[in-house]
Amino acid sequence: MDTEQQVMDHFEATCRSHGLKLTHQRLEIYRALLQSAEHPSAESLHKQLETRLPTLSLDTVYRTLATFEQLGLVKRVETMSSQARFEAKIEQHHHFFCDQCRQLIDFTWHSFDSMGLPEALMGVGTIRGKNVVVHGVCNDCLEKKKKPE
Amino acid sequence: MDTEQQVMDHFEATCRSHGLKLTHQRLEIYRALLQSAEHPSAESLHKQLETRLPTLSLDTVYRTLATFEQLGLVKRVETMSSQARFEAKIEQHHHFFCDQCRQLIDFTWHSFDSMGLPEALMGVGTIRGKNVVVHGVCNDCLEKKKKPE
DNA sequence: TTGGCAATTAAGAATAAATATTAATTAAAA
DNA sequence: TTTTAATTAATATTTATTCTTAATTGCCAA
Ligand SMILES: [Mn+2]
Ligand SMILES: [Mn+2]
Ligand SMILES: [Zn+2]
Ligand SMILES: [Zn+2]
Repeated sequence: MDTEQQVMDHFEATCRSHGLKLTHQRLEIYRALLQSAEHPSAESLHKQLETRLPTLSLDTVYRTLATFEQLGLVKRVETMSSQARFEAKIEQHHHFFCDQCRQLIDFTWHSFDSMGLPEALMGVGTIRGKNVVVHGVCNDCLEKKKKPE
Repeated sequence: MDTEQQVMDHFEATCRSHGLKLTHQRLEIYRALLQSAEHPSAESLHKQLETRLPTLSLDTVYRTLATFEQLGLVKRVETMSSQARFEAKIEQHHHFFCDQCRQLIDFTWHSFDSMGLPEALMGVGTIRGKNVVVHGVCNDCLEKKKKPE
């Protein structure tokens, strides 16, 4: 359990160690995200911040979030691209998503399926389904990296 | 394990029972999705089908997939909206996603986290993370439905 | 403390996915 | 054959995201 100050120190240190300038925009965007529990979109962060930073551009929010993501300072809560993808396989199953080629590989996991949900979820609402998304780099992509061409 | 024929029969029965006409386009789109393991996008389905159905419009593919989704004939492989969302909470945790208000609620699930991955996944590639997405309708939305206004 | 300059940002244009609108055409089902 | 739902085509709109360019700014070194 880190204090607010420690988290900000770590933020600063991470930026510095990657040669990133500590701009007002970066600080405010990170702080806003830290204080939020609602997993905001770039748009909504921008909207929220524009009273404090009236000149902040939406592009900067997107760019900054992408930078932070690379540094591991923030996470993108998304399992895949923005393009919706479909399947006719309607039996319960899960997906491995290759971060590189965006390929989806099905897998089944019966011991997960039959597992009860954690108490943490009791009382959030009606549950309609649960799914696992495992992500990483698929074999095809690993091969390609080894011998390029 | 259903045979191809049984699956198509179920498709036909589902369409019929909802008063939907069994059009050439619907059949082809469903068949293409059935035979594909790559979780195609609407765009790529359209591209794939346009040799066989040169007049098929992209609009029809989108419309048809949406219809099929409502009937439970196909699934949209997506855990959330197409809008990316972010968080600064980088500790391992999972999400409850409200299908109605798109709210995300964090939860932790240590017994899942410490669980090994299923054998089905051995050999797919390098694994970088695993996450659960539980979806349903949150309490706020359930309340609103009870007493609208 | 003050330039100098690369990094960063702002502003707006561009792109891409998805959806909507309309009217004309096609084809499934009774 | 007739009715009616569905599809098409053409066009427009919306929304998310990225690109381009020029101006600005953080930071380092003099
Ligand atoms: Mn699948
Ligand atoms: Mn979260
Ligand atoms: Zn891959
Ligand atoms: Zn809700």
